[in-house]
Amino acid sequence: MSPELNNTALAEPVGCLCPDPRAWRLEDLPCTLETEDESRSFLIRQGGRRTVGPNEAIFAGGPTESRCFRVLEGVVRLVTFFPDGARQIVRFAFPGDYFGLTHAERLLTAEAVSPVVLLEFDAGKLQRLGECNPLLGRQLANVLRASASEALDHVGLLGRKDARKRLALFLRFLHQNIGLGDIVSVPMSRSDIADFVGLKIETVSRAFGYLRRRHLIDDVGRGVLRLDLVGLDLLIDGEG
Amino acid sequence: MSPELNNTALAEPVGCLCPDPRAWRLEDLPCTLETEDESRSFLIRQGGRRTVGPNEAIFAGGPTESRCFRVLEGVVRLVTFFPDGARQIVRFAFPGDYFGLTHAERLLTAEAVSPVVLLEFDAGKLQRLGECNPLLGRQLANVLRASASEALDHVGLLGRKDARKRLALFLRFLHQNIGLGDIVSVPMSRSDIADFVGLKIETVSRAFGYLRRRHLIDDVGRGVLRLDLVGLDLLIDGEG
DNA sequence: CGGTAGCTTGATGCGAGTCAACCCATGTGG
DNA sequence: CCACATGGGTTGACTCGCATCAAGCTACCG
Repeated sequence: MSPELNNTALAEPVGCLCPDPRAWRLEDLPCTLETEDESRSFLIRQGGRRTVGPNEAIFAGGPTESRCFRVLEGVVRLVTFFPDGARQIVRFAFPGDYFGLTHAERLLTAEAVSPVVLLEFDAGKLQRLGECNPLLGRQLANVLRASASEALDHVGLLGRKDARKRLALFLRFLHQNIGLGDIVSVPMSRSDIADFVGLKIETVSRAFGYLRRRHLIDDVGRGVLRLDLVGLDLLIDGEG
Repeated sequence: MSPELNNTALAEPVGCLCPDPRAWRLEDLPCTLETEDESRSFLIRQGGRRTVGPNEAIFAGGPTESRCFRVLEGVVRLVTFFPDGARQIVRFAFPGDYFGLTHAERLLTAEAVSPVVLLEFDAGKLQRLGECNPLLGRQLANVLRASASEALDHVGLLGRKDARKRLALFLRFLHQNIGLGDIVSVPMSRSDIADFVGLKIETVSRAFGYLRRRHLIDDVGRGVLRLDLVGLDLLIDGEG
């Protein structure tokens, strides 16, 4: 890939061990890298920090894409555009989430939903790093596992035929990621929600209306909701 | 498929480095384990080979589940049962595929679609093995990545609103996994297909009828189809 | 033979899609 | 300050496609 930088043993493919593995826990990785000059080379651009405005593209997707990211602030959407004109939002990435770790994700398009702050990595380097450092490798594997399980949840959501159940599940999902108590903010547009849950925006809007009427959700400020969590679960699990 | 490799250090749990890492390519793993008495301890039951009849459960799912499998013959379905009575088939596993590698998958129910031959592993041991052997770890990571990308494809399928497109996509998917030339066998029932693509069996049946009438598929033997691949792609990508 | 399970086909209803109008907040220029 | 344009959201009238209910069909097995 890019063999030009081999400042440390970490650039070696296999068999290397980092001097202090505990410094390489994946959660700490960005912070550690920021403060350590020697570690900067792991970031694709020096510093690696990057801010993106709403609806700006982070990458357009394609076989050449080799970057991956961690979200620090804001929300990112990963999108497929079908030849027939349809759009499918495959995943939302929230603060703390990684995206672009798999080749499949790098084929997608990544766009900022809200103002976003990211850390940018070279995917290949990160992978090689994970392979030579067992601890980091385990963390990376956990991230992979988490994203796989999230995709399964998404499948479960799309399997539901009822529009209101889908929206309820989506709100539960959102709450699980950025909820505080029974409050959750909804940073994405109806259009984004629709393309995530497999509905049209009018149907999403009507489903919102239904939930509001039933007081399963209540508006509190712009794009901020109070959820009746047990009520939503009841709706989701109910026969009707 | 009868390698006479002898590496003795393999039974050690953690911190081991195999003398010949190339002997541990994930693809070869089962074969190696079969023939080596010393390696048997990696399999949860001695031998690890297991056959399952159609519609029999392989595991029922739950937090205690710690086994994972590789399919040698046949097809396996991974299923979620929702409290409201609905059923969602999250994934089909074909010969060569692994399942149960992630905790999320181990929460599901695994059932044989057709007569199945499996290899059975202890998930924790396999994971630890991957962590201490870089080459095997990379293979495991690739399996994880593959299953993540397959889940994304599934999301893309379920995002489509048209029943015929969904079925066409499903057949393409099936062909990709067990197709030969333009021939593919369909081992699973309409009910399984329906719960995989998010439709009812009647709708699936009608969609089959439509594809047949258009000669995008043609019956050749029991549960065996000849596909018009370009025609199917045209249908999938078409506006209507 | 009858029995059953899986698949197909038909008639009907319902819910999501579609098309369209409207609201409302924001922004722009005169 | 207002007139106007714009984009996102909501709401209504209507259509269409999938779900539903129901009947028949075929194959396999007793």
